[in-house]
Amino acid sequence: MTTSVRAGTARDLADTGLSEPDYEVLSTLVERPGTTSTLHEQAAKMGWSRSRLSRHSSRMEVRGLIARAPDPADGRGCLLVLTAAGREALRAATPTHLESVRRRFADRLDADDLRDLLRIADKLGDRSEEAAPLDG
Amino acid sequence: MTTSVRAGTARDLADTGLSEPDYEVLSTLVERPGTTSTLHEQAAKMGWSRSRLSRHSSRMEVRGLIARAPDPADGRGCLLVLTAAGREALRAATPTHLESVRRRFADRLDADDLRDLLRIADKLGDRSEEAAPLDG
DNA sequence: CCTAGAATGATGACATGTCAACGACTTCGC
DNA sequence: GCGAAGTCGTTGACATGTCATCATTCTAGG
Repeated sequence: MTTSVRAGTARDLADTGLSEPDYEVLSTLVERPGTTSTLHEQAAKMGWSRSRLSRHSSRMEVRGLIARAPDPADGRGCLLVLTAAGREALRAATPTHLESVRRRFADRLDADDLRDLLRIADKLGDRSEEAAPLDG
Repeated sequence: MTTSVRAGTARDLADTGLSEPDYEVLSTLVERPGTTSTLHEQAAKMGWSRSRLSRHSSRMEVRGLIARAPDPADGRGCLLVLTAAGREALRAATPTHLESVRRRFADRLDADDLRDLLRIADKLGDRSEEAAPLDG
């Protein structure tokens, strides 16, 4: 079930030239001051391992979506910086992606469905926030 | 949510020496007459691509869990055969795995939860059968 | 100041999966 | 029969992710 929805949104995203991991990185990074973050902070924010983000950053760096810079505050660290190309790619992909998620997920479920889904996810020990605006 | 449950069952399975793909292959193959199947039939039965099954079969063959044999009925094809080691690995892993799935999934949900989950999965366009004995 | 220990990011070795070829073989229509 | 077309399993080239390990660098305690 997850798989079916994810496959669709991933396909839609791919049409804009980004993978889901790409989108996650870009959309998280763009919210940072200076669209910049140390790798470990970014990883923590995303719930990724440093290793995973390091590897994915390398792939995105090759494609020019982000850049690495030495961290002036910590000689061990590095800063991930959103490039103009990365910002542009995100700008181009965002509406498409939101629309894709809406069409493939949100529009298919009513309030009861969402409530049930959150309840079940909770029972299964899910720890993701899922931005649930229903509690309010 | 899927992720959280899967990670747990995968970890439990790993303790028995099998990955989830391993288990899928073995448990499907053991149900075949002669615990044998052509690769493409097995792939179709599992909903995998031939490429994926071919690759995973190679990994499992190295570990002695299955073997390949030429298909006497089709010179292009090959037969996947469960080995004694594969059968033994499956035998050892099965109770653990069923218990793991029960503990991490089935036991946490009541009949209403399952009904809701199936309803939602259906709305999201899920095509998996999920062996739903609730309709009966 | 100086060292022991912790943290950072990179990387080797793998596991898993996709996609687009490809060679080998079968089958279908004639 | 025979050639075109399809199918079978494999594979190269990648993308993604894990885990353990490593060289650097930082930091805390003496």
